[in-house]
Amino acid sequence: MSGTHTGVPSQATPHADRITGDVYHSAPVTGLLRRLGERWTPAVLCLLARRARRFNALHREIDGISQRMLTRTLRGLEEDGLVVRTVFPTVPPSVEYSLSGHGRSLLPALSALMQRPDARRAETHTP
Amino acid sequence: MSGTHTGVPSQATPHADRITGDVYHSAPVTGLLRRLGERWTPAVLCLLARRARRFNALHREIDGISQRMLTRTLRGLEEDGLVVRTVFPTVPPSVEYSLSGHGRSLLPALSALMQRPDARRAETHTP
DNA sequence: CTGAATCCTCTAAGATACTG
DNA sequence: CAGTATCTTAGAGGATTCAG
Repeated sequence: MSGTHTGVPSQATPHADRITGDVYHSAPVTGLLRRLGERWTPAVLCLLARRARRFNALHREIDGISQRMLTRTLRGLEEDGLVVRTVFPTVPPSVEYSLSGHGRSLLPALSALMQRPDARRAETHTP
Repeated sequence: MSGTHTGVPSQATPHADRITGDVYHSAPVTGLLRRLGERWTPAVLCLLARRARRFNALHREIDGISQRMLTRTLRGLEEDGLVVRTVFPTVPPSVEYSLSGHGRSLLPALSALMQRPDARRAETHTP
């Protein structure tokens, strides 16, 4: 693996071997994963995956979350286009949150990552 | 889209609507997502998905990562059983990192989440 | 070559309290 | 009901140096 290096890092592959920090810094790939990695995001998405809910319903059903963090989580998901916020001009006001089409499209992958294979043990190295 | 299946498909957990903070605090579900949400984890996994690599190879190919963060990221992935660390007792020592079976099993879901639908626009919610 | 050890910064997250 | 406004804390992330 030595001499064939032409000195040009040009990627022939669509998903180049070389991953620049820039790509991972600004690309939505990192953004979305970071969002999903936030403390309360999985809980909110799991609940909204079943049915749309109002703010207080989420607050009641997610044990331990503060109003502040629920708001921030929902705002973040809304910014990413995963959740839709619908305001009903009633008195008192009620706001309903639901998954967007995009959010819903992420559910299969998301639930796949939520399986718990308990595969903590290191496997034997297979060369 | 496979599945006319609305609502949440999976979640092997039998219990339903109520999600306790305890579950999401200690369960591997949150742990894994948090791991994937870390800054450099996607980059490392993407590279290791192609082939096993040595420490310095990763350090060179992931632009902007520091040695400290590469070490921490790899240690974390190792703890979660997603990455296998193999030490070759050479001089100087060389260490090879590769995806474990568990780590490899996560790739489809992971790449699904890495698609960028550019669906930032809030869809017209029709109340 | 592959890390570990320090030190520092920035922000996600938590705890209250207040409001249209 | 559905938030916002502050304040504080814990830890992720970064820069640099040292070591087996």
